[in-house]
Amino acid sequence: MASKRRLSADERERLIARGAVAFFCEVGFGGQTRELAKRLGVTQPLLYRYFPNKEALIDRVYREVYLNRWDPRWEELLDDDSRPARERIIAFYRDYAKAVLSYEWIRIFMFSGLRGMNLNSRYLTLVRDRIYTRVIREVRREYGMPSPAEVPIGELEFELVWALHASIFYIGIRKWIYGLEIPENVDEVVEKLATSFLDGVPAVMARALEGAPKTRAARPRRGRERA
Amino acid sequence: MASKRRLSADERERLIARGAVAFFCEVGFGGQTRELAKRLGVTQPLLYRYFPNKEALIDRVYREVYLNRWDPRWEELLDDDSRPARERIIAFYRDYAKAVLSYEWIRIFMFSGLRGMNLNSRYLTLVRDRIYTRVIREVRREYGMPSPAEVPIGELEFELVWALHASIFYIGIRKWIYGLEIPENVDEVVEKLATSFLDGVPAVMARALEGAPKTRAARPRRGRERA
DNA sequence: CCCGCTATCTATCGACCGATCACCCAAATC
DNA sequence: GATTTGGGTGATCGGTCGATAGATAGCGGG
Repeated sequence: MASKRRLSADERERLIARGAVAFFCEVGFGGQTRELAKRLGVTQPLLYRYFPNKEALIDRVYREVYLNRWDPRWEELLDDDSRPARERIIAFYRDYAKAVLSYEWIRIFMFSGLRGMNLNSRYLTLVRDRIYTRVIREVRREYGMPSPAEVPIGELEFELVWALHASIFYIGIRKWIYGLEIPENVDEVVEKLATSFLDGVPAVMARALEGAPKTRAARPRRGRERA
Repeated sequence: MASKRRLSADERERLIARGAVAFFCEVGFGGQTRELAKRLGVTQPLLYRYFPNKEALIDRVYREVYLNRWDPRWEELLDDDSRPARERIIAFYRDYAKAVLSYEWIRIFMFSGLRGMNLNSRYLTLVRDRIYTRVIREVRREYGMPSPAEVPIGELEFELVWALHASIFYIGIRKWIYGLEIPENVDEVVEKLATSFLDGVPAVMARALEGAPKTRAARPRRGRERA
């Protein structure tokens, strides 16, 4: 009644994969194949025609959700010297927030983390290397501080960018995991958060830079610089 | 070998409850009672002498973790007029971070959220009503803005405090869910985040207050005030 | 030292769940 | 319209898991 009975192999596989994403990100990877099949309007053994076992199906869900999430234009955007750094950073975070604050992404990300996958850490290492470094570079430049080439990025600076990242991502957690209400206009909030970051952070960064140009590999300690 | 064979009912129950917390916060609530029993060094049916079923065991875990997490002194601390507001807020967040950034809390909180419990929203509503309101009140006073009695707290103000909360809580998520490295000295980072909040936020808050004293129940819109 | 209480164990049930296999039938081909 | 191909189903197996019941054994009171 709902859909054609016989589909081409490709079509059916895509349908199953799409359904699996929706299903597992709702109930978690403990969800049963029979229940998934029911939602898809097919019988459970059919899943095993397209995927050798449940784990393969889950892998496919990961692939489906993790790939195609990264937008290579983000890096270009942050590198685009024709626009003011401030504007670029805000534009990036607005875009990033839009990509990341979705039911599927937030929940799959959490589920995979809790399951002990290292997908999260791999993804976030990418974010740190490709995004955070650029954001910090631009903030430094904007405020006349030394470039990362001159003074390597310190732990505290990464923490400050982490904090911005967190405050955006947590909006999604509040909504899609805790089930809380969030502001209607998320765009506006994200912009305000980025603005607040750009306004407030340089002071802290400057303080850190003047006293302690420490790299990630801890430098030898010789007494405490003033806080 | 490991422990006495026969324990008193109370003792055994506490042992099971403690073990259940450790177990379920590691593997999630899908964990098997047999595995839990094995870790406790007892047989699986023994669990059912102390808890009628698995769900009751899980409920107990929730109770064990959620209760005793709230420190009533937090409110007193934030209300204590004898200390400068700035100092109080920083002291509170350092304390709060210490209470909240634990393996058990972070993971149980996430698991319960993903499971669709409303424990999270109930807990966080408490946090908002008891903590956020006080923080905002103090920030307002510190910077000579009208009190919440005069001008009700706006959505944006809550969002800013949410952001600070998020950036602290996310440190725990990074460590205990994603398995990432975090700074050795979390205390220091939390202090810097709170400081950065106190330095950067008032400007945004003031801007919001001057233009729009909106309550949580949306006020009628009549054109846009300047951003 | 023996008895009774009960904490704990062994054995097992019934439902569930992932996976398999033999079979069916819709659609493409000639 | 007969044949072939392969998408789809029904039935079922073996293992897992929550839960139960009866047997066992450690501890306290007399």
